[in-house]
Amino acid sequence: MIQELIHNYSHLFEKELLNEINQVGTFKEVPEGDKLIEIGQYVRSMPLLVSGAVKILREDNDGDELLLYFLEKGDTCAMTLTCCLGQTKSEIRAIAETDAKLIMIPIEKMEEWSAKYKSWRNFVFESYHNRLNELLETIDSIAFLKMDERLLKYLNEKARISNDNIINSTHQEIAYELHTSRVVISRLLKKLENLGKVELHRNHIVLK
Amino acid sequence: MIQELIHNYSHLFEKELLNEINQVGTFKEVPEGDKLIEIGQYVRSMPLLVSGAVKILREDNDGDELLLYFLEKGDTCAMTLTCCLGQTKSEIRAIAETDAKLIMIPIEKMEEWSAKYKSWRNFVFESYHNRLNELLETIDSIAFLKMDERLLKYLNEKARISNDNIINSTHQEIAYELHTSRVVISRLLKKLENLGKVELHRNHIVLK
DNA sequence: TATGACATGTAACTATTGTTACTTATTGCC
DNA sequence: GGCAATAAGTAACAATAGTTACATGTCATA
Repeated sequence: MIQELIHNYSHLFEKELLNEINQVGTFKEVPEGDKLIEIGQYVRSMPLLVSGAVKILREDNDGDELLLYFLEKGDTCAMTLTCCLGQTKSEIRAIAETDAKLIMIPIEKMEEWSAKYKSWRNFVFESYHNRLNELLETIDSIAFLKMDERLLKYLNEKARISNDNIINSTHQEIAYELHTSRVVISRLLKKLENLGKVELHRNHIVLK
Repeated sequence: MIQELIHNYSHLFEKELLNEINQVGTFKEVPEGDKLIEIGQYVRSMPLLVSGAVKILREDNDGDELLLYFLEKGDTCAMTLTCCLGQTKSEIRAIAETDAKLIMIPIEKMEEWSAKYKSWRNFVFESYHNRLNELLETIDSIAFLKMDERLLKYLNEKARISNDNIINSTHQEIAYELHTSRVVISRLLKKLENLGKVELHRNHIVLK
């Protein structure tokens, strides 16, 4: 684990903290699609993302979903942070967007390290900051953009996350994440195709 | 200032920290409507809200607004926290919703107290937690509710905040905060009145 | 290759929200 | 009182998004 840790976090944490993480953290590999956190669940360890991407989802009363944002290498889940500290239930669902590697930190360490390491405090604060800003971005999209703009933004984000301009999603899957219907997505995608912005295929979309 | 401080924060902070706050904090009274923080502005002190309410707003590219949430007694602005720490610009606007009393803490103390006082760390973490949850609530409203439901929720929130079932807003003002048009609000309010849920008057609305 | 499951295309319609335009109060102020 | 500014009511229409229904295409596999 130590090499993954050093590669991704050595610029953030001092040596001593890296050693502690290496001692108490557990390494975890998860395949794409695996559920990391479920809504209503108590969280007992905090994930540091080493590689891959994780999507964070919110659910409405009918059980339908909405994508909030993606976590990437070097990120951690701010929701988890507070769940750990406050012993409250998760408000969100986390699913591996791609195959991912994580280091899981036991929650007992959170408080200890916050007192002991300035770099850890800064990391936690910065995580919160980033997550708040991501939620603001999400709010901007939902409140200020029309569905076709949201769709295009979503496709770009997916492409960026997977580092590939081919998006392996069905229209139905996209509709779920944007909290709309498959027909709406098909319609707007067709429009985007006519505008020359995408190329539509069965099970995948090419961003141009 | 010390009595306001003790009254609102003595259950959160230890005596020593309360003393420090009393020494370095400055007391501030702001009238309703006063702007506390502007978008793009650097923030040099952190507010602890002692009484009254503050509304937090987001702006779109056309300069139109959207209400994110309200801060109340005992709250602090999580956005400000990170702005202080990271020396980044504010992403939001803060305006006194009612007359309000604040204690302003110089940002230099943030880091110091985070190392020194567990209660301060917990306060900061909890603030982040609350703000994240409030943003999630906001997202739920925007993404999952129809405008009439959002309107009713907004009116209830306003009534709760001011502790008064009379809401002193014009349709135009409500429209701004919900990021829609005056005509839409007038239409929906009239519907709510026909359903017996509100009473409409010039410049104010009575929640029933 | 026949079949069923899944993915997509599309028409037709409804519902919701946004826009424009105009009217009718209400209020403060000269 | 007369006037201007502001607030609110409402009709008519446009734009966007959601829904239903059905047709067609693709693919794995029995």
